[in-house]
Amino acid sequence: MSWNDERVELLKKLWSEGLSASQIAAELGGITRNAVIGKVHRLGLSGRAKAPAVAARPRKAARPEAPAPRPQAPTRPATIGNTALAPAFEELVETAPAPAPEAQPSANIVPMGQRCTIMNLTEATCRWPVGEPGTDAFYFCGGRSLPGMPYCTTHARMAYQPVQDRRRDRRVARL
DNA sequence: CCCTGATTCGC
DNA sequence: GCGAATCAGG
Repeated sequence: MSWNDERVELLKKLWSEGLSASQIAAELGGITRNAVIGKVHRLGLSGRAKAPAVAARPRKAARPEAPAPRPQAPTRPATIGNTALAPAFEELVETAPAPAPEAQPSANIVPMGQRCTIMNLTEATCRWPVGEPGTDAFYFCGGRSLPGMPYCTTHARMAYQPVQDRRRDRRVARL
């Protein structure tokens, strides 16, 4: 895969939107996050809003000449890497469309600066709803979503982890 | 463990 | 220029 004009433009766009390198890699397809990061640096648009410093120390010795195993996604990143969560998550979306963040004791505390309305949501932001929809206090988490998921790490965990009493009726006893 | 970006350097 | 390997860190 090469960097044609369109792919570079998309890279710039997604990078500026705050997607992670791996997310962008999945979006572009057939490329690794390393490639994305490398390109980002070459384009000189690194350092998005992150604290600087921490220069990586010099690398160590040479690399073996092993045949590079290419973990390439099959054209379309239906699943990203070993996202074991994805299937479980999708299933849950169907069965439990309305998570109850109010029920979560403390994990629903979202930094003010990160919260956003439905207008601010992008592919990279967590769409976990907090509060009563329609009310003034309602907002979305706004954190960075996991690759291929609408939620951030915290909320993805909440979403796919069985909440005991959320079990659907178990008509499908044997399987 | 999962992930993140940063850097080096053989190609 | 490209990106795997590696690093440092959350």
